[in-house]
Parts: sequence; C-alpha cells; structure tokens
Amino acid sequence: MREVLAGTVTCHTEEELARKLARGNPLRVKLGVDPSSADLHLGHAVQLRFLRRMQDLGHQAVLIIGEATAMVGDPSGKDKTRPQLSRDDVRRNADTYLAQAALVLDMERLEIVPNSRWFDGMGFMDAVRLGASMTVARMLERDTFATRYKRGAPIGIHEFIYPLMQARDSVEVRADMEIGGTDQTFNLLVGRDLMRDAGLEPQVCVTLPILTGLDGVQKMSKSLGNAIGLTDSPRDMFGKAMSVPDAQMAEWFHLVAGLAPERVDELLAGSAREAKGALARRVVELYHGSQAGQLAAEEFDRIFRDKGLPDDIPESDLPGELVGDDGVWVVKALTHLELAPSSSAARRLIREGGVRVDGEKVGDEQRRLERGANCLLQVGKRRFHRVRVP
RNA sequence: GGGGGAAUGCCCGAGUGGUUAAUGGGGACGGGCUGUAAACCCGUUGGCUUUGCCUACGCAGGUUCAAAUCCUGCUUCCCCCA
Repeated sequence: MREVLAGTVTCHTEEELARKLARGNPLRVKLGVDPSSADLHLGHAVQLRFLRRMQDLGHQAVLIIGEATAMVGDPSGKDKTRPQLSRDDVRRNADTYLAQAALVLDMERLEIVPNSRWFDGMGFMDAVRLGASMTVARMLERDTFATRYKRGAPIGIHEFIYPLMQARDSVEVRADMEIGGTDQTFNLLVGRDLMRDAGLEPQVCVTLPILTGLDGVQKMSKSLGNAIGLTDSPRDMFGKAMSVPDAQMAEWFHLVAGLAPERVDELLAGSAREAKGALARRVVELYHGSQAGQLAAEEFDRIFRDKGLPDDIPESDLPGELVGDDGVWVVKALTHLELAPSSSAARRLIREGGVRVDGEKVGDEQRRLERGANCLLQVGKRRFHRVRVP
C-alpha cells in the first residue's frame, strides 16, 4: 500500500485500495492518454513512471489510447476550447506516442487499447444515454467550467461529453485503478459513477502531481514551450534542465529524477549548481543512458562554463541560389538555416550583436560570407551552425 | 425570437477621423552580470536588401483629401429578456 501510494497526491479511496490489494490479484491500472500531440515530455513521464512502478509491483497496466476522446478534446485545465483533431492526426500521433512511452513502460506487459474500439460502434442514442448519466449542475461544479462560464468564455456541449467518454473507458476495461494528474480528478471520479451504474466495483482514483515547466510557473506543456521532451537530445535535455529555477529543484528531483530521498536531501543541501547538475545529468541518464549523461554534463561545462563549442554542431552546405558574386549575405544564411525567422529578425539580431561568424561579432548587416568559405555561425549563446559556401 | 455589447500585433489591453507599425503590461529574443538559476540593467519584438517600400487593428464593401476610429452588410463571441 505504501509502495503504491508513494509520490501520489490523492487516492479515492484508500480503504477501497486496501481491500483490492488484500485480495492479492494484480490490479488493472488504467492510464488514458490522448494522442493530441505526438510528443511526450517529462510531465507525461511522471504518470508513465508511476504506471511502470505498478508494473514492477506485478500489476497490469492498461494504456488507453484515446483515439475517440482526442477528437473531442479534454477541457480539463483549459481556459479555452481545444481544437479537435482528425482521425489521421490521431493515428499518426498514437504511433509516435507509443514509441516514446516505451522509454518508460515495460511494453511486453502492457495492455494497449484504443477507445475507438467501443466508441466507433456507438450510435447517437447510445451517446444520449451516456449523457443522461450526468447532470449539467455537476458539470458546472468543475473548476474549469465554472471559471469559463463566469468569465463568459465559450463551453462546447461536446466538452461536457468528454469526462463521460473517459469514464466509459473505465467501464469497458474494468479498471481497478485509474491514474491521472490532479487536474484529472473530476474525470477520474466520473469513472467511479459510471462503473457503479454498470454494476461494477468502482475504480480507485489516484492523482499524481503536475510537473511545473521550465519557467517555474506554469505546468509543463509543449505548447507553452516550457517542456523537456522525452526524445530531446541529451544536450537539450541537459541544458533545459539546468535552466529550471532553483525553487523548482526539489519538485523536479521528486517527480522526475526517481532518486532515493536521502540522496535528494543530500544534494539539495549542497551547492545549488552541483545539485542542478546532478538533476540534469539524471534526466539525461533516464532517457539516454548513463554514458550520455556523463557526456552531456561534460559538454555543458565546456560550452557554458568554459565558453567552448559543442561536439556535434549541425553542418550544411548553403544552396547555390543564395550565392552571389560577393558570396552569401549573412542575413540570408541565417533565415535559410532557420536561425532567424525572417530577414528582418536576422537584421535585428545582427544589430543587437547576437550574431557571430567564427567567433567574431558581426557588426555589419551587409556582411557576406565569402565563396568557398567554411565558417561557424553562432546566434545567441547556444545556437551554432557550421556552413560551407559553395 | 427580441434587445444590448464585443472583436486591435504572440497574449492581455490602450487608442474613437489626421505628426503612427499603433501607448502600456506580460511573454519571447539579443546584450551585460551570472551558475544557460533568480534578481537587476540596456535593447529588440509585422514583412521586404530597409535613407525607402509593402501589409496590418474580425471579414467584405462604402463615406472622406485622410479611417483601427464614421456608415452598411456579414461572421464569431458574450450579456439581458423570451
């Protein structure tokens, strides 16, 4: 029991969990994921890691791929309506999603179920019946709906359906436990109601903490640009982890590092710089192996402490059409390489002294790279690109 | 079904006929400081080979020498009444 609940926020209810565990059968632990975006980040990993722990404790993990629900869009924690995705988007996302989940879960012992399996077959009247199991008043109790309603922001009817669909999944897979972030509490609890209605023993609902993003303020989310993706390169992971605010370190250690609590206390008691280095290294190790962690740490020191160069600077040849008699205009090179979004922006960067060629600041917006040159472009402190001019 | 209000740049939000890519804040980016932290300081933040030109204030038209600002229609959202 203690092992199961370590690191969780709430559990509805602990008594029921104890009862289920006491029977000695493996629990069916459900996690629903909406492949609304293809990339998983450390925030998702908090839940995946919990699921993995349950697997290691001998329980059956059930991963629901929300093919149907993703097309509706989960209103949780959103202050506006989410876009609805097409089936193709969803399918495509689901594949990459699973590949990334494999970084954490034991895929051999994972039950993967798309919820389109039952929703595709449902008729309109079935959906109406599903709707009858919930009241508007209860929906409006929800924080996200309440605030949106009060503020006069739109709420689509389909958004009321979402929790019911998620709950229906629990009935279909006969979940013993469903896990989710704390923002999922309501959705998880609806699952209990529907299971009871269906004559099943209600699932236990376990909520997990929501990881704060790199900005230290908002929850980690790709669209907010404050996320570390599970497939980020070791260097990016390390660098991003180093930029986590100090105040967030303890949280990150607990939620993403998976280190022994004594070790965490020890690190936090020491120098902040060292502790964060250990955290960053740990993150890389988890997803790229211990050697990568070591290398990333060394490289980081070299680039940022010793102001050196990274190992693998991307290289490319500039296309011939950019080359004039006097070579390639730096501004064009920057936009072509996507080191700047537009040539106006590239000019600005030059003006601000943020562009270097072979380590030297470019002072002239008209600066060219000579024909046949092979030089190192740098934008800001961390973006490098080596180019050959034909 | 009737009445009223709103729509501005990445976001929030000023601006209600004329020195204007459009006050302010947030975010982001660049520079300085540093531990790629925080705090702080400075700068930038529509596009274009940029003394200039082009495109922008929901969409489409119109009035005017001149419109984000006025008029008409449309779209979307909100509120009140039914």
